[in-house]
Parts: sequence; C-alpha cells; structure tokens
Amino acid sequence: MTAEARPATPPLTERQEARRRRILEATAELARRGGFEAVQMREVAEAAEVALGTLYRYFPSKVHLLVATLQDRLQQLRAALRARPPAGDDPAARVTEALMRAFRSMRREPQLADAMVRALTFADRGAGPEADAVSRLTTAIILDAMGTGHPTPDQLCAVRVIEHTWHSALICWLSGRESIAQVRTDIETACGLIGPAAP
Amino acid sequence: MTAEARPATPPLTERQEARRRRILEATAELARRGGFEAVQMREVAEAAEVALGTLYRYFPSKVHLLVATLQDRLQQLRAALRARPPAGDDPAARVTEALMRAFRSMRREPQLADAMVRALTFADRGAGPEADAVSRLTTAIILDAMGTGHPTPDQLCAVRVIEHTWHSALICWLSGRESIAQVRTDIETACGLIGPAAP
DNA sequence: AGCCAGTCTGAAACTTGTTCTAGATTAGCG
DNA sequence: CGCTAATCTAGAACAAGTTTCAGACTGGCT
Repeated sequence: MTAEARPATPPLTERQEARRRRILEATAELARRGGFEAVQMREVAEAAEVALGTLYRYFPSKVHLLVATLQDRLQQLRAALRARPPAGDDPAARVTEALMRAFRSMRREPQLADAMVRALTFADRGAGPEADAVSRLTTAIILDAMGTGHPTPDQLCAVRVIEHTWHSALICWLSGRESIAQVRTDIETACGLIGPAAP
Repeated sequence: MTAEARPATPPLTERQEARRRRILEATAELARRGGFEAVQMREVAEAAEVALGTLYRYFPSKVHLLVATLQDRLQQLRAALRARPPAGDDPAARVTEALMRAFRSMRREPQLADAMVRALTFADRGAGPEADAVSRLTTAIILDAMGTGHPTPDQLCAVRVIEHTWHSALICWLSGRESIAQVRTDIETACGLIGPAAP
C-alpha cells in the first residue's frame, strides 16, 4: 500500500507536479463545459499555462489525458467510499450502492463523464497500461464494497461481469440510449450474480 | 416484418445502391488491413471510386460509416444463426453458443472488428439512431437464441446485462486487456442470469 | 561560478476528419 | 428531345490532434 501506484515514473519535481496538476485541472474544467470535443489540446495547454509540446510530454495523447483524469476521479471516489462505506446487509446490495453512488457522481457532471468514458472506450492498445489501471481501480472499488476477504474464482467472474455492465450501461446512458432507471436495474441484475454468498 | 428497416430513406436507384455497396466494401477491406485508423475517408472514397463529398452524403461521418458496416455484419451473422441455430439444451447454453460464434467471426478479422466496435463505442448522440439499430440487432440475436416466445421482464434485464457484457468484453479483448478464455467465461457467467428458465 | 543534460517554450508543419464551392452528370418528366 | 432539380465530381479550405525544431531555461554537478 505504501508503494504508490507509480511503477516506472521518475520522481517529479515540485514544479512538474504542479504542472501536471494544472493540466488535469484545465482538462476537467474544459470537459465539464463542453464534453469530449471541448477538450482541445491547444486550449488545455493554454489554460494550464504550458506549451503544447509540454502537454504532450506529460500526456502522449488526448486519450491518455482523459483516461488519466478518470483515474484521478476514481481514486477520489474510492477514498470517499472508504470514508463512508455502503451499508447494505448483503454484498450484492453494497456493491449496487457503491456503483450507484459512482453513477450519481457521474450524473453531477455529465459532460465530464462523457469525455472521460468516451476516451476510455476509445483507448486502444496504445493506451493499454492506463486503461488497465482504470480497470484495476474499478475492480478494487467493487471488491471493497463486497467486503469479503479474498474472493472465490466464481466471485471474480461475477465482478468482471458487473464491471462490464457498469461500464457499458454508463456508455448507453451517456449516449441517451438508456434511462437512469434502466442503468440501476442493469446494475442490480448484474449484482445478483454475487448471490447471498457465504455468511 | 415486411416493412424493411428503412424508415425515412428514399428508395435508391440501382447505381446508388451499387455505390453504397462499394463504399461499404472498401471500408471493410481497409479496416481488415489496418483497423480503425486505416479507414481514412479519402482512401475509402478513392477505393470506392466515389468523390469525397459523395461519401459524406451517404455516410455523414466516419463513425456512421463504420457503424453501418457493423450493422451489415450483424445482419449476416443473424441470418447465419437462423440458418443453423445453436443446439444447446437450455436457453443459457444456446445464447452462449450464439455469442461465441459471433465472437469467433470477430476473431477471424480482428482489425475489422476493432474498427467497427471502436466506432460503435465512440458513437455519441450524433450517431444515436444507427447505434440503436445495432443494439436492437444484438438483442434480437440473443432473443433468437433463447428461443422462448415472449420474454419476461426479468429475462429482458438479463438480456441487457448479457449484451453489456458481450460488448464490453469484446472491447477488452480487442485492446488486449482480456484473453479469449476470459471472454468466454464472462459470457457464460452473464448467461447464467437466464437461469434454467421455465420448461 | 561554469557547464551539461534534460526540460520547457513558441511557432510552424503535417495529418486526417469534415465542410464548402463551382461546374459536370444524371434522373425524371412533359 | 429539352428542361429542371437533384446528384456527383474535383479540389480547395478549414479544424483539431500530433509532430518537429530551434532556442531559452532549470537543476544538478564539480
């Protein structure tokens, strides 16, 4: 836990850390306003007071940039969930609540959500590691909510299906193809796979 | 059933039908070779012997073009499945088999699959109707495989989760984040939601 | 202090999706 | 046939992601 999730990243100086943060801030702000297309690399660079080339040094593409933003948000979300964990009786209910809370935070800033999620689904092999990190974070959030010590293989399968459902339902909602109620139903249905589980 | 799925499309002349077909052919061919990024509008136009403006008249964006290609494939797939339906004993097994056959056809041309699926997930509200058609086709394929007359609401929920899983697992596999075996497991797990069902 | 390597900046260039325009072709119709 | 509206073509032009480059700046080292 102490070994932060930064495998091969050389330590950044303070100014560099600040730059990185400014970039992520600017990205989120632009995305909040106009979604994916409003996040234009030149504008991000300008808003973050950084040269375009520098932006590309920190984040090698628009997709990387937005996926990193998502990663950021998920980390905050996970922390919030740790601070006030879902309080259902059985694991399925807790996972549902956790994901619905996540969904609510997406609904609060739909344009930002759109930008981040579209970037994630668009991420190809080039952004593999970053997308992977997001996936691992999501898994961790679900496992946190389940609360069972070490999950069985069956449970891991269920978690993967839940994750797929969460992800795809979110996309459908963002493109107006699915209602909020349906998203909830889908998540509940998928969480049914966890079963009442062992006591 | 007789009212083809062409709501507002004025009837095309023979030459126009041929152009449309040439465009879709060229798209598939380019995609097969180099995936999403190899499908460049200028190249499609040239390969289809059509002016760029015409290409855009037929398909208002690259996303539309690729989603239409996917729609095309799914129709063929559905026909193939009708011709030789999956032969499992229970609905869950049949749906699994249908989806695994679909998956196999994707594996045969991974670059093409990549292009089509990336376009689909990238489709925003602008390409809503087209993406919807793809979704309805997928649902139809699953319902075909289930074989139950009219599904219960619960079953429809299950179908939606299966669809989400299929879709998202496919993306994960395409970006190298999930193995073929995992895709199968995920689909089987999701299909478990159908249950042995009523006799 | 002086130097080196790495980093940052500003600006231009390149790529590819998308739009626009002017003129040629075509289809349908009297 | 000859007319008209729609369609098609060729090509320029525009927009935004990405790359490149020369020069300025920074941080660490002796």
